[in-house]
Amino acid sequence: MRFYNTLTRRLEEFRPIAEGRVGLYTCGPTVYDFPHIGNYRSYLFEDLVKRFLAFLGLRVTHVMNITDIDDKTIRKASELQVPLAEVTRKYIDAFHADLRALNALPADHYPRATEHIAEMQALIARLLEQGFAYEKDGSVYFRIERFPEYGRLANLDKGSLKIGAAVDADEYEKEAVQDFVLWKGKKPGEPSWPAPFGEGRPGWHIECSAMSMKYLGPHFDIHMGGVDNIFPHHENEIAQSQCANGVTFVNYWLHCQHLIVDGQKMSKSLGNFYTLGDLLSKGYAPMAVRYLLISSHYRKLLNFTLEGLEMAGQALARVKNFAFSLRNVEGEGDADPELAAALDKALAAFRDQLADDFNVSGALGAMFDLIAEVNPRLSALTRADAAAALAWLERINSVLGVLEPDERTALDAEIEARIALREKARREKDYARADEIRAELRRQGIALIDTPSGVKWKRE
RNA sequence: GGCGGCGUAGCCAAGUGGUAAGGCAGCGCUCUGCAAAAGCGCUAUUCAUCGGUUCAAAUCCGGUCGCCGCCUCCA
Repeated sequence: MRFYNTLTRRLEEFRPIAEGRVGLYTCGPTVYDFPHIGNYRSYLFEDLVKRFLAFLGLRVTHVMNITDIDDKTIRKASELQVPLAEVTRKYIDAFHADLRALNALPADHYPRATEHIAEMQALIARLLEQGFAYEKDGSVYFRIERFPEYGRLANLDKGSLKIGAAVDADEYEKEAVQDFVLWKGKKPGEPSWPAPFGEGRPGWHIECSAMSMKYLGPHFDIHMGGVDNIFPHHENEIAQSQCANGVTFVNYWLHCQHLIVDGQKMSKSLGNFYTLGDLLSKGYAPMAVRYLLISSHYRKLLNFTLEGLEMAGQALARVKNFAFSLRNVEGEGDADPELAAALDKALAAFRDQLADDFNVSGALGAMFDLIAEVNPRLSALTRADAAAALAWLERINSVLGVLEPDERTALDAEIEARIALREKARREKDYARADEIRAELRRQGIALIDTPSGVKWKRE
């Protein structure tokens, strides 16, 4: 498989450092508020990459950090007059709940910044010892002059970095304006930790260097994040990590493009700012959100609209209907080798599309082609055929993650009873009564499908 | 000022040299008590635009128009 490496600005064949294994680090949330759907575009793309690596038989170790100490979390806690941990706990829980709703597979580790202060301090101490960092008025800064490769990831020339806006109240005494803070000296009213270089708290960038190193080692395979992370965050991570360890930090950098909403950058003032909760409360299904967010190419701007979300829901319904039809196949007999061959071919096409820089649109095309090929033959399929096709769909869905298991619950008996009543009404040609029962069930999210072999039902 | 991206049917979206995938929506028909689902058929001589290279271009090169991102906290 190959994909676009931000570092080299080229499509590259992926070769893991260790045969059959992948170390994956993805920048997680800063937990000061509910994440918005733009955040989830990135997280779901990361989930797709992870699922596809697993699909190819690779064993992935996935680390996603949680930034629970920074300017914004501190500000929020101070505004609400509650302890920092209370604020971060709330949004960490919300984040995990959203990820579950969106069917993202959990990471192996979710390290929190506040639980890795010692590791960050040790890293800063090493940078100080080697002269890559310096102390100034209780804070510690990284000296970018000491890292000639600085700017390579972002394709920026060190000398041409626009200066001025970067100077904020925190960072007044730096040797060079472009130098970035590793450790912020204590300020009144802010959480702080004692350190050899003075009491204070970590800067943002050092967190990811320290935690990725701890869980994945000094050199690992893939680092992901949103495009906004390229500069300065990831650039700074490279500088810190490579200067401290003297080895290449990451082999492949993968960045997900942002989404816009109704053609404009999402912002609260424009009223086009959505959290997952906003969409669910409007009645949209989380799987439709997932489908939409993963369905277009990750390096292209995605224009999110409610109309697009509805279309995604409809497209997904086509896949669900296919699965539904397969589950209701009742033909007896042997499996058709031609069908098996078609399934193999379609799966290979699906895989090839994803292996080419994660072309999800192309992969979906391969899936729908197969569905269109099998649908006309549904009535001629045997149970063995249907089982093969369902196994195929399950394999596809192990990557896409857009289908939920067909859940049958205790309510089933009641539903079956209602259906029996409707059947009785139909036999008596009391269609008004029959339609009334169907409409009632519909309101409960149960759709009825009359087929030659009886009534089938499903949840919508 | 520097770096970079995008413009394909009503909508979404693949395709980066060999003659326009796929999805949604729409229309007609089949099936059905009616629906739903499914099926069949129809729906871009054309890829912002102008010019060039080539036997061949949506794909390569150049110009023009339009839209957007980053260089600063941000997925």
